[in-house]
Amino acid sequence: MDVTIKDIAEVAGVSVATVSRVLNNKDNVRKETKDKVMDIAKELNYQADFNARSLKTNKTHTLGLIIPDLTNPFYAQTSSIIENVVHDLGYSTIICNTNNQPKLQDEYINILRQRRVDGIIFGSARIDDKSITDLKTKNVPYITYHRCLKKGDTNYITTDDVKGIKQAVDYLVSCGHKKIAFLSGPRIYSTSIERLRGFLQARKEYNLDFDPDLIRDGEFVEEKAWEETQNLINLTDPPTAIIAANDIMALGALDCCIKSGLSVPQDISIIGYDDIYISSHARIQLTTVSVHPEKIARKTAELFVKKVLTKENSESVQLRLDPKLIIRNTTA
Amino acid sequence: MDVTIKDIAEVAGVSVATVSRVLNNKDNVRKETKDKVMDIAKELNYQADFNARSLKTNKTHTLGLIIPDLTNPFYAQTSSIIENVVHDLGYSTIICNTNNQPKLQDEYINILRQRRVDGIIFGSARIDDKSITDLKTKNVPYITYHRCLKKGDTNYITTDDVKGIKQAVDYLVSCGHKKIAFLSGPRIYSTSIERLRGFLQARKEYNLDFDPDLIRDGEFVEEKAWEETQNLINLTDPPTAIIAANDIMALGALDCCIKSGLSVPQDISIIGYDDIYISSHARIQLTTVSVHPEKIARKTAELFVKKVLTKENSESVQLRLDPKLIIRNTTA
DNA sequence: CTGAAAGCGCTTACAG
DNA sequence: CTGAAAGCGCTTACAG
Repeated sequence: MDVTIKDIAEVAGVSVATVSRVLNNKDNVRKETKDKVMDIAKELNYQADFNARSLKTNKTHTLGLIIPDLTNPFYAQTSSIIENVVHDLGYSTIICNTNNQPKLQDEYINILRQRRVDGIIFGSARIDDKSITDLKTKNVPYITYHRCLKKGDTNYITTDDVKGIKQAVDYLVSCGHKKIAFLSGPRIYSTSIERLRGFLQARKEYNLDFDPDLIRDGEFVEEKAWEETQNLINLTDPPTAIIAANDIMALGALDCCIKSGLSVPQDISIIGYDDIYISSHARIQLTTVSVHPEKIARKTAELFVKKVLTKENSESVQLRLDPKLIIRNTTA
Repeated sequence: MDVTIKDIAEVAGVSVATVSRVLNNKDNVRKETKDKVMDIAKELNYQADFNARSLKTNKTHTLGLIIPDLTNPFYAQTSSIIENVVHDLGYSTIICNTNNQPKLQDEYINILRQRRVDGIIFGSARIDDKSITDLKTKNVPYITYHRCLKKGDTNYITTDDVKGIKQAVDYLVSCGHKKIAFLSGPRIYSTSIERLRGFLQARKEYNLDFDPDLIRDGEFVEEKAWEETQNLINLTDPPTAIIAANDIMALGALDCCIKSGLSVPQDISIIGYDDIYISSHARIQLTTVSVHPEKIARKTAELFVKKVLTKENSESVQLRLDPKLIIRNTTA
């Protein structure tokens, strides 16, 4: 059906080897035959079969991108940037949406291996993710961004979350808050763990209220955060401020407070984390800690392709970027 | 490097043909040898090479998904659903983000053809999209969702946007509005054209203010909508309500009104279109016309794979779903 | 500068 | 029920 190099070779009266050479822009071919072949290829509207090529070259120029939830604006934004950047570098990306299910992640990893992708970018890494570390023995290059593995020699680009939460607490304390609640994420992600650690450290440092009821698991999910905020509000001695470990949860907390008749920030302060785009909207104006999604995505894509994927001397990349508190109008 | 069927054949003491048969679960093979081969495949941790397989079968079980902007929550949500649904049906999806650039779309179409995808799903179709209709002569199946081509025998799933805008105007008129502005999208998309047409029809029907200044091109972009809203507000005789042709622009309009000191809906009403998830947030509460993103995405994925991609008798699918006005708190 | 040949990892008639 | 062989569309030493 599709036209092949054999078709071109016939029309041009040369061998397929020669056609292949000009198509791959090798230098050892006469300009005259080169032009002829090129013209014919264009005329026949030839489209090389990348899969056939991969069979010989062992390179698919395809990357897997595994993320936990494309519906989360943070991952939508970073996925979008990663796709665009690696495209400019000559790679296609197969996107895989795990919906936060480890089983689905394993399934996707297998599929990506069967498709012989040149490497995998993970936004979905758990702290003890054996499926990912196993990749090392199987020789498939990978990098994790945002969420990362426990430690060691794997590639990652993430944010100094302890520092980020510290900034949030600093600010709330400077506003006079003493009873601060914390909405955490699942303890299986580095981001949740680090952010919680940052909170615990800061709480100790400032000698804030130690009430265990103030720390709640919002699971990084808007609805769950909503419920837990409800619980927080209903406490006999409720907090005056809530720090949510991501913006999605902060949005849930905000929604809950408003629907419960509270004014934000007059009655209660709310701080998020990530700085997704909607947080800056005039009707939201969420105070949050920015992890610079665009920068993190761009760096992940570029460094993975340019440093890790280079066959000869694959360098390791390990980066921990500085977060930045962005003060808007949900805090006082 | 990777283990192949040849490796398995050697260990099992059978031919590669037999190995291939059991791996593909053909029936004509003795249970005994079948079990042996399976055991060995598992033991060696065999992962079939999908690309090599495609070379023979002419099926890649890969789909291209071309969308205009993954950062737009509508496309993030629908892409996420499409990816998950086709995955369950045995397909991987290569995602392509055109950033609304026709040139990039053409580039992506070529790449997808070179990768021999089994079909392409377009969320980015322009009304006169020759690159897409050309696909018919090249025998690559496709479907467009949301935005669709001019008409004819191509596959699409979209919404009755004339009806949707009609509902919005009906409601505003019932609230007493007579001077209604309209923020349109680029006239190259069916969605923009239909929504504008719906507005013009309704305006005529109700004999509303015909001032041409009231219709402005927000380009489906939040920032552009922000500027045009500013222009609208500054009119000597400003509108009392704004209909935005998508939620993104409505969000921009809302942001602009608030920052300009107006109260919504007390001073001005705003209606969006699409019903992206953030529109329902307590701080947003955007009145909008829902196109049922989840339903449209699910149907697109299912019908494309089950109807269009079946080799024998590919059926055409053409669907125009009914929209629904969702009244929240940006209108009065 | 060019061609014949081998081979990448599979599948599938054909023959037995 | 199984194997030998051809072939999918390419690339790349090897030889000239």
